[in-house]
Amino acid sequence: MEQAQRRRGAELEAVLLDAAWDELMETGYTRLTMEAVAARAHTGKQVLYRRWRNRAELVVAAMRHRTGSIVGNVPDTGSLRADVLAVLQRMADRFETLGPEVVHGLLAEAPDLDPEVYTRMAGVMATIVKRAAERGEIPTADVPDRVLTAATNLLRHEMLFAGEPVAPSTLTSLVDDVFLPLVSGTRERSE
Amino acid sequence: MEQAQRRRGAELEAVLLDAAWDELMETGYTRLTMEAVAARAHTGKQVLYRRWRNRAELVVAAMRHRTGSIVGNVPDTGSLRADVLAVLQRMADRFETLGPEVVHGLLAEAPDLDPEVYTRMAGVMATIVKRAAERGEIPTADVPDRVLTAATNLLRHEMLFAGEPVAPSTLTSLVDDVFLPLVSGTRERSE
DNA sequence: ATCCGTAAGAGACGCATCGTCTCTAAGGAG
DNA sequence: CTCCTTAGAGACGATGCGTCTCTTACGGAT
Repeated sequence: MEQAQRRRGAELEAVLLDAAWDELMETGYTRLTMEAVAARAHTGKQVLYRRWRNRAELVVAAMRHRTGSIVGNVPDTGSLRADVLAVLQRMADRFETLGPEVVHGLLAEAPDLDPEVYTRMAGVMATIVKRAAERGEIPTADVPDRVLTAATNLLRHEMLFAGEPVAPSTLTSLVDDVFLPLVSGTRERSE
Repeated sequence: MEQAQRRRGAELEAVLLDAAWDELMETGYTRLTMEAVAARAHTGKQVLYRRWRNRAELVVAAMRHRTGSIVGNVPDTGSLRADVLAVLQRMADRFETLGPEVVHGLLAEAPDLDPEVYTRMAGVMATIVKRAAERGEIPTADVPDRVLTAATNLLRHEMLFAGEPVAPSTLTSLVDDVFLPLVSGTRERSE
């Protein structure tokens, strides 16, 4: 017998998500088709459509299944600079495995899904800055959101537009030329 | 007679690009089809494919035809803050007429076309900063590229990710919380 | 242990659109 | 006036979507 037995529940779901992920890595996002994923998982399209309404949802689910929550633990190295660099490095690594094509595709077809991550990133940065202020590294933790998210947003922008993988110097430049000056400068917030 | 005479050359091209633009405004990017554009221009698809290889090229051409060069004249109001705000405002306006769906779609299907604009923006900002330094508004015009492009890149990021039209307060926040502190802070560039 | 309902596995279906190909005839170049 | 390019129109095969249908495995309820 070819097919020993039918898969069900969580077991089946894992197979489907793995198939989607493999297909994503091999063919990219735009050329990923539901039929190819179904075929790779040795099942029918209906099994996919029963769980996810479209390609975008399936792919997002596959990404989550593969790499887990994106904003897991907040780095805490004891140095503000190192903490921020660690966050940026993590973003860059993640982007590296996906590639620009996948991100562009997802942004176009599932624009409502990414903002979530993008918002939560502010929380991570807030924690890092708060710790740095408590250590006395910077004058205050009272930093505008705009500044908190500046480095991560600029990195995201860079990854979306630059055709090439992110250079290590980009990360240090973001921290040293933009982020640190902004949070460490003695700034009175004008009312 | 329905069709008085055949269009040719530049005349025909203009009709095609106008049709593409109208279609873009009405149905958006992803739902824009070559057949619809051809039909609207009262011609066949081959006429389109003879000039542009695909949807992305056609749409980009239509945008250029409609709105001309993107980085035209550099604002020169006499105030650094007002100059930068003017640049950001112009970006926001342009984005407003297109809408996020079009930009996302283009980014996904024609990722090589936008970097051009994105690079030239640095030149505009460099000019503005240079003038401000000559007026004595800021200590030096020797500002890293990273800083020069920070405001425009952050705005672009915002437009891509925020689901909503850009609030006026976003522009002022970018200038007052990020850009001006970066260029006006007395910074020694550490070697 | 048996029954039954849910859902897996498989594929056909209609639809939309792509990009190519074909055909006729218009109209500018010579 | 003739010829050659190409506009205008539509047919075509291929692809993939999302839905529907059908059979049958399996696991929970009795």
